[in-house]
Amino acid sequence: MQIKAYEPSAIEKKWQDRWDELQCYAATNDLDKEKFYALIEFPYPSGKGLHVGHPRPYTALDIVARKRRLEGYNVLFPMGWDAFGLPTENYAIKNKIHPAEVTKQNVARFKAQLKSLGFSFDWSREVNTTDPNYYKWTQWIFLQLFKKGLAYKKEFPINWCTSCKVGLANEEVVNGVCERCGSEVVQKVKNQWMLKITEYADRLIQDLDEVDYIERVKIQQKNWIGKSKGMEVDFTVSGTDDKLRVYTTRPDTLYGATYMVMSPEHPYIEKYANRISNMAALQEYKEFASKKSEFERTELVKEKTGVAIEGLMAINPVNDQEIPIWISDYVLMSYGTGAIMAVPAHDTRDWEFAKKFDLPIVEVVAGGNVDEEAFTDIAEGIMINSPVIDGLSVADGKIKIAEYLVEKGIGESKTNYKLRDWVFSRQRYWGEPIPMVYCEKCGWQPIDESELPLLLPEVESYEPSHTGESPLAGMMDWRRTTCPHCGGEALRETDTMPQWAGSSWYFLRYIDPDNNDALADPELLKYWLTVDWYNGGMEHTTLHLLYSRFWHKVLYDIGAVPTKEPYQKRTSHGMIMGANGEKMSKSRGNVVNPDEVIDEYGADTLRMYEMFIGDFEKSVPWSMNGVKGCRRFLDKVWKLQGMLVDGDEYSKELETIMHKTIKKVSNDFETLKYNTAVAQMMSFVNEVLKVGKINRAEFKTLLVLLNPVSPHVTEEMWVENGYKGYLHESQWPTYEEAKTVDDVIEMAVQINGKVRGTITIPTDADKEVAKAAAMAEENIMMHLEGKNIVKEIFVPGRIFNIVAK
RNA sequence: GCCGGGGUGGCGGAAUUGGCAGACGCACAGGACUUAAAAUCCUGCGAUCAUUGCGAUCGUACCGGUUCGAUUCCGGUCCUCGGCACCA
Repeated sequence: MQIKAYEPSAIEKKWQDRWDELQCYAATNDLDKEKFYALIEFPYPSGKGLHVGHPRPYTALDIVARKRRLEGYNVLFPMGWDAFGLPTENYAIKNKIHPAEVTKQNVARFKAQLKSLGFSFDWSREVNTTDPNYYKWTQWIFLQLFKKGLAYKKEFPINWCTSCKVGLANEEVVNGVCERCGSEVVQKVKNQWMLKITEYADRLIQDLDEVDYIERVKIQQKNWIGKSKGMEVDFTVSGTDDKLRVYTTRPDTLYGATYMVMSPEHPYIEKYANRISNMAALQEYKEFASKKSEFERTELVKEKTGVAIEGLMAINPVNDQEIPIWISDYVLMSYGTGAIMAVPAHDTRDWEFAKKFDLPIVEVVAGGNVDEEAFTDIAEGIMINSPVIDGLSVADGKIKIAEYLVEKGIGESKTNYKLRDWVFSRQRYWGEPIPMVYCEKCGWQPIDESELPLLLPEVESYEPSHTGESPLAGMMDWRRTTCPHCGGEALRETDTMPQWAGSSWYFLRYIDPDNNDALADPELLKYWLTVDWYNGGMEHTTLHLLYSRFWHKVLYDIGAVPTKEPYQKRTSHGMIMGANGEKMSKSRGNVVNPDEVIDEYGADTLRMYEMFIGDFEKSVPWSMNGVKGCRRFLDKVWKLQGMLVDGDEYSKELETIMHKTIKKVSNDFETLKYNTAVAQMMSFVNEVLKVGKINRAEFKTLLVLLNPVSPHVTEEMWVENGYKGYLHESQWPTYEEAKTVDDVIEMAVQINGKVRGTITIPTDADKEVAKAAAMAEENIMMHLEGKNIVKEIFVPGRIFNIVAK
């Protein structure tokens, strides 16, 4: 039979338009149907357009979404734009175009590119974080946070570029210098909005037990939150009734504390200024420490610095020994109490410090050599030189000393977290205005919810002012308002929200994107939540995931959403690298634009290659030759139309591999093994080519299995070959386990663990059958010659091993 | 330094309740078709030895162990990628 050539350009656009017309991928609010919510991270619409890394996760979840629809689910698979952000703002500054205009252009480009890839997004639910109807609700959530006491103002250092005279995001600080101009970046203190994410630290850890995230994501979240259990212990400041409180996770080593260290910013330095005889030296050190940038601090990790406080001593509460107090920047004011007891024998940092400044080292856990290095092994050591707990293991010592300290009133249990509150202010234009007003009389007041959205005003210049204020600060007309509380004169907040804000709740808005009265309709939230499957980059597993889980929990607490957690399942994809194995970037000249690939090979081929390229969770280098291979496969499938024969049931020759293929593809699509699913379909087609024909039932099943990966070409062949209706309206095929097993297998026969031949036997053959077949093999007999069979191991369907001497 | 992932042909990668290592694809080589090339089709393709045919030895980062049998399990070492990094 003659068939026309496979030309993607002739069919892909046609089907994309047809699907649009039919609205066949729009989720319905049919609340009786079983739902499935698939989510991918919405992109930041940069000016560069899509690169081939974007379609990888999109195709993966598009596959799942398409499969679920064929399985009868009501599927929500939406798309939108995380469009606030710095690159757009910088582009706007440079080219004097309104960032909203830049955003519009970029979105149009991204959307056209995504459409050309044939993703089954429900475009009717598209959201854009910069749309006032969207950020109205971002601002609303902020107001709820404020009302719950979770938003507060605090003096906080920001990164300040000394040359550009602007505040920088952490991402803009590269190796301690400004990413744009290369000048020095210093810390500058500003009054900022903070969100109390720390209040949710425990729940953010605990509720991880209820969700199905890949393990490394859970671990990273836990590490980021950094929960640690220990004790706070009071040391007395010599000659006063005052206590110097420290936090420690090793109360068992209390007898080994030979000095103390306070952070240079510790308030006691000011408090006891009159008793301290070397204030000048301390001040000098404090200045030295504050000048260090984050970068220098980490670079100088090896070399400890510090100054002893003269005139101030502390008393160890368990042995009444008087010990010196030092200041050093290795103790942070922002963690624990800002002061530590130093146990050089059993803490590496304290040990280094003690060695450098010649401070005493007292061993209290036997088992190491504390002259050589700190002994920090908590599993092995035995307590010594510690009257209350001598002879105990470290674990028991900890328990006993804790009881002792509590009883004596000198210590109490305490849990600390590495997690800090979320700095929520940005001194930038292109972000959501923070809906707060400052009144001299009433302090910070939230604006009335009826005034939302608080629109971002037009400004003449988007450049930050040189004082580090946002461009909004100069807009006095906009700033001047009345106090929502007393009605008097007041000024608006001029900082804007960070990019994380809009992306912390966007998955809720997809559920009901046009709602004017609420984030989303409660009924619909109840139906669609939680997100069944969320895939995104590893780079977002700490901040974005944590922030959005935090907001979701707050919304849950105020009854705005029905679930404790936003996402049931979280998976992550690996990056696509350049052909040279390096990260794709303009400067390296190894960027691949998906448009080119589509032009030359078609979207179906690109999608398939993105899946076949390798392990979905790992980074992989791009290869144009690999793309070619996938195109060859689609050509082969296309040619199968020429060997199509009638048949309503699977043929004898292909039945087993057909069932095997359905099983493997079905399972692999669910478990991130898209590469082996494609490989299995390739194997199937290879088998068909060997057989030389394929019947209509088999071809139909192949088209459905392949459809999620390459939707256009399969839909085309479906219709062209007269199958009923559209492929996207059909059903996912089923398989029978019994039919996935071959009747006859090749079994390896080993002698002493080495394969010496194979036998062809029925799959369910027993040992006797196998032995008879094995003994008929020449090579087997040869190897057994002159030997006695000691043992025969027969594993049905797997192996036959003869042990002979 | 700590936490986590990984190390398999020339390349991307398959294979896990321990059972024929290298599926599938790429690259490469030979052949067919062609005036020729591309495309397509067929054959080969871990290494070494043997080669007329059967075959033999080695081989999943390295060393050792358990087992009839180890890419898979256990102990140790090295390398690599990602995250965190003076968090007491």
